[in-house]
Amino acid sequence: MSTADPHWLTPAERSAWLRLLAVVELLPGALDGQLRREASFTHFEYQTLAMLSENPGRTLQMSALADRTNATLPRLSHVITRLADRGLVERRACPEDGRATNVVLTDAGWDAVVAAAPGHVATARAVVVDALTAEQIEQVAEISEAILTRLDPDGRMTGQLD
Amino acid sequence: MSTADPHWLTPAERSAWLRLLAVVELLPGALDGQLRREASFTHFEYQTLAMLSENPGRTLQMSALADRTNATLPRLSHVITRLADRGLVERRACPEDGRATNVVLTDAGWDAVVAAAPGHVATARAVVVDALTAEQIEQVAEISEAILTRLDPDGRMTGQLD
DNA sequence: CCTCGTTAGTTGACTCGACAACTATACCCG
DNA sequence: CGGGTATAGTTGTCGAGTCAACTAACGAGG
Repeated sequence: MSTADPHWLTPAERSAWLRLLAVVELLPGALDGQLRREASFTHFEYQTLAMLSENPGRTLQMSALADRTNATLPRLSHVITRLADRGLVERRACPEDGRATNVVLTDAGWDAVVAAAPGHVATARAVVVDALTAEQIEQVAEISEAILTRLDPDGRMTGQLD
Repeated sequence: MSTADPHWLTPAERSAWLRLLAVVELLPGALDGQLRREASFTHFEYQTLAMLSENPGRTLQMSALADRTNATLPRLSHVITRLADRGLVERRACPEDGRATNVVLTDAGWDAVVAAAPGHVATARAVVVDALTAEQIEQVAEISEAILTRLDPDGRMTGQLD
């Protein structure tokens, strides 16, 4: 046949694939739900604040923050606008580069992350970490790494993961 | 301390968790992008049509279809409306239960899935399946299964996965 | 056989993310 | 040092998902 034969998934591959899709479909909702109920922000907002809180000076340039949160710049820009409206972060001009914007976590923002963190960690444990063996945790890291290499060949996101 | 000590993630757990979050964040976009470019529908629309196409009679009740696509009923209802507007599916009253709605894949819908399938499978391979060893595929299935048990304790979604 | 609670599905308002177009600064090169 | 290109970010519009409110039909109990 002229158009290449599409090399369908084997039953084992298909089963793994469908389950992975289910996880990818359901996990964000679960994380969002818990944080929304208990801390009134989305998982993405939490992750943004958390990455800032872990960085020296509680400051990060937009593009660096985008990398650490796996986000596009437009998306992050919108989110930062909302967080700034709520007084949790501030935009500052970057002294070294006039094009860049630095984002700083405010004291209120720090307090909000600190308050939300225990509940979030508990959810991460309840849904994923404590459901797996130590061996499986290691497998998750390796498998995710392999997939990320394909999803993000330039390794923009994966560089900072300690 | 009175509020339970939050039992932070170990470095290994944290690393695995962050990588998994990155996958969960990036994978949907990659799948959506490919299907949108090559077949002009979203991954969720594709999955909806695919599940219908694999069922005898190319028909499924709304709630059964929602389970198979890991979706809420409102979400599915909106999507079915759009797909019906494009002539890819039809809504039919269910004879046995007046409350229920059956969704039927039209011939045009069938043609659309058949046309989109090879490209989609190729993407699934490029991004996930071919990036992993057979052993890792098996691990994905087991790990996902364990997580789904926590995400969806009633097993609504996971029952139908062959 | 009528009422109450439950299940199935739809609809509308609101929020969030994607994409594209745009602005502004920095860097390179002749 | 003037012009062109690449980089950093912002903004507007539009499509898609969530939640809550609603309608309609089934089914169990008195």
